[in-house]
Amino acid sequence: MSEEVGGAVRGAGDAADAVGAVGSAVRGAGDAVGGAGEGVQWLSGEEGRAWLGYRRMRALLDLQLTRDLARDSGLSDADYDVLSNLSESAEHRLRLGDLAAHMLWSKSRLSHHITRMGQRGLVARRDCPSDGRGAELTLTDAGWEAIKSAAPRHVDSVRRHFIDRLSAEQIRVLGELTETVVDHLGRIQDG
Amino acid sequence: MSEEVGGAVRGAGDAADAVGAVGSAVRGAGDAVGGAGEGVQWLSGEEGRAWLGYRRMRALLDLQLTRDLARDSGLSDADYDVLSNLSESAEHRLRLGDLAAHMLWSKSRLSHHITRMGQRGLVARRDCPSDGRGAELTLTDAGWEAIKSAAPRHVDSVRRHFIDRLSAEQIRVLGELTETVVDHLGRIQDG
DNA sequence: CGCATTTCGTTGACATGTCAACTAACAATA
DNA sequence: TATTGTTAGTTGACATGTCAACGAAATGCG
Repeated sequence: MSEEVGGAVRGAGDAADAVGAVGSAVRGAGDAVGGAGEGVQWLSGEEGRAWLGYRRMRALLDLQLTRDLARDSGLSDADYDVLSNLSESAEHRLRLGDLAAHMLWSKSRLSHHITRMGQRGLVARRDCPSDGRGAELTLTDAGWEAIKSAAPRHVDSVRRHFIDRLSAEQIRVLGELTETVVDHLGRIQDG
Repeated sequence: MSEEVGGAVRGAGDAADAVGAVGSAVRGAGDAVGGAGEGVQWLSGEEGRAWLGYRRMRALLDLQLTRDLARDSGLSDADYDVLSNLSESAEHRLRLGDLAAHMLWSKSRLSHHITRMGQRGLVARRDCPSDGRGAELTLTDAGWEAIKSAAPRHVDSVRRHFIDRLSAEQIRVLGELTETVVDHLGRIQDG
């Protein structure tokens, strides 16, 4: 018997195969693993299916949406998120720190990224009136046109490849489930 | 009324606010957007909740699991996936192209990455016996020890932050739902 | 006020991923 | 076999993200 971690290979041709092994080594062969693997609660069949499915969906969906967005609008995901958040903010302007926190980006990442977006004319930095250290990011006219044109196509893409594939019940459960996990992870950051 | 894309801001303090606006500009204010936005089917309340929730969970979960994995095992997600797939393959060896395709990575990315992992002694390249152009990747002893020790801790982390937060029903629906989307996206690649 | 501490954002060095050009070997065919 | 096209993988240039060090301004407190 060949050694393996998280083997638990199920019959060929079943759903697990279609899902593939991205993010594997989480479904265990019980006590097949010696040493450090003792007493580990590997994922069960349904759990493994959900976890691997999530991982694979995530990878495939990312590739597809990124491809669509670049082709349709010439924007990266990161570009889109920055423009989208700016477009939804009051007066199309945001403090850098607030934007970074909201997007879960480091300040450094945001700073580098908006430098590049600034060179393309999509956004502009401004000194912050209320805080001498700070800076605000604003949407340029070109940035506004870009997000206004990109958003409908992006929603189409999200619908075609994701939302419209799901039943109302699946969407309801997904919303409920993600909220639960987001709440949990949010508490970790704080506490 | 200030211009915005995908506004549809709902009452402050409700679930949408907790989720935040990562990946926004998908819930529309109907005909509030002029020009290119006409006739777009923006996401409904439940749809927006699911989509934004998915986006935010994805971001937070990624941060947490990456942090845990680095702290507990000194590996990146990419390292873990490579080692995991190798450990599950017959004789701990895989053709580079096969591995890249399975992980949905470019060959280039894999080539660069295993060069770095090779320098750390986790994997080794070999000439492929059956194809003179090809190469195989193999797990070194150190790589085997690394994944054997990392896997249980990683499963713990996945359980703590994700799987164990969900009900059996939520897990069932998630597995079903991701399989649907994966099937759809798989057909796109081929067709 | 004067001084230490914290916060805001930038910067440069480095790690990682992408893209296109490239070499070598296989495959198909005349 | 010689030619042509295809496939496997590598490489270097460049784009992007991370990390720690930094300067400047705000804040806290004697």
